[in-house]
Amino acid sequence: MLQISFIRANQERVLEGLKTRNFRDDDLQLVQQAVELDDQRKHLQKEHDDLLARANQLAKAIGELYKSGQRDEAETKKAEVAELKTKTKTLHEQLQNSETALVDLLLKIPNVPHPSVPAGASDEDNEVRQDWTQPLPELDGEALPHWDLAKKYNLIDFELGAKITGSGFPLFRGQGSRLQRALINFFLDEARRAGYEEIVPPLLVNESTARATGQLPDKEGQMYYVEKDDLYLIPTAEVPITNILRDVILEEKDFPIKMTGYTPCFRREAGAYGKDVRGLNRVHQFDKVEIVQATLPEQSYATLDSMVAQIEQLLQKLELPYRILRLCGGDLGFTSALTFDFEVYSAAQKRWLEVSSVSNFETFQSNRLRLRYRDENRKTQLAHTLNGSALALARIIAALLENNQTADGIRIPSVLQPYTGFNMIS
RNA sequence: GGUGAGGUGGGUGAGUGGCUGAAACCACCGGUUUGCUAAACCGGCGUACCUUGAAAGGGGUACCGCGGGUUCGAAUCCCGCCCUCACCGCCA
Repeated sequence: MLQISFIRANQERVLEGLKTRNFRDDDLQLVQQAVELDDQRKHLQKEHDDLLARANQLAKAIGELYKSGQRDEAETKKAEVAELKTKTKTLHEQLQNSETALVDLLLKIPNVPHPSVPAGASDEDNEVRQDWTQPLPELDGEALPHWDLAKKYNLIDFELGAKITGSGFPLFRGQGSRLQRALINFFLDEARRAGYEEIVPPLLVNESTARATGQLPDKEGQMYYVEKDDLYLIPTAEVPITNILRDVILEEKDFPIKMTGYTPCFRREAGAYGKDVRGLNRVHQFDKVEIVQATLPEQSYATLDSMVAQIEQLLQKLELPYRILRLCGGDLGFTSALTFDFEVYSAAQKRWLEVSSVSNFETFQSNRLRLRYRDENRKTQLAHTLNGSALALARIIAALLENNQTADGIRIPSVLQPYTGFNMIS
């Protein structure tokens, strides 16, 4: 959520941002409406506070009058307070309605894209940076997609997952399980070496938490919900880890905050269909190591670059063909100012699979989190937050299996071998 | 799941109807003193919103877990909820 004060001061920029995101003309009026609602809110607040101030004065006076025995005088003033109170009550309701209306409106206004975000309507318009310099791997006719490889080597059992839970809940076994565990440990170790504190967070979160990182109300339908206890299963470790910083005021010297965590991620993926959902391409439960940072505003873009570099390194070490996309306005997430997606090439499927997304949210997230710091004048300012996957496992496994298949089995990248304890799946 | 105790500022903790946005102490920041450090002493030290001001600053409102209520007036009384701790039950 953008701050209304920011919108007031930067109306043109916000409008430009909406255009970059292909908002329609009638949506552009949101900005004007927000300012008007805020005017109304301020006006009501002034009126409301003035009445309360008067009532407070009277209450004090009544106390004095009682002490000095002037009962009649006190009774007169009591009547006056009662009148004020009625008015205040009405105003209070109006004020609350006005505040709610303003927040509802602000929730519809997305983050302002960074100037480098290309205009564009859909993922077709993303700016692609091809980082894999060698020719993309070509597999011969025998090459199998990962779901067939998983069956051939008994690594993943989709049917058993479906039996136990339902489709989209794969069951890993044997060398498949060990590969999974190896990747998690490898990613966590790399993050730790890069200076991130490792966190093991809760996997279910309450409503306040889901709200603070923006899963509610935007993505309510995407989360599994435990009605009995009013808890949500996390769709990403970003949610609990970022909420560590909710309602926190930091000092400048505390930055940067760097945290990482491995968690399973649960997503309902309502509406997904077709070839996208085959095998590990799109599942309801997958594992991911997430990296989260909070920085001073002036450092956040340098930090974003460093996060991109770190993720890039992971893919290089895994020897996977990858490319980096700068998301265009139409594809950019609602809360992000700038996002880079990482995709790895799946040789058997002959398509790119998204394995990471790194974003700078600037103050959009910290505003809802109320994550602040004291600047040199001791004034509180919103910090910037960033996060990224480093990395999402399911699709990495898909790509590893497919790209590294040989007649003798599936080759394990050397960097992973100390973690797996084997160099070949056979 | 049951019973009991409790939730006050960064921390400890006082406060049972007006003099309390909140004592005291600790921590922290600034200063005095001082070979250095320490000690001592003095001062400062919450957040959000509204308003005024060029700014520094001034004025107002709200906040003592959250939400309601009683009252002229609530941290303090009442109701509901949440959370923490202890014990019992169950249990990896």
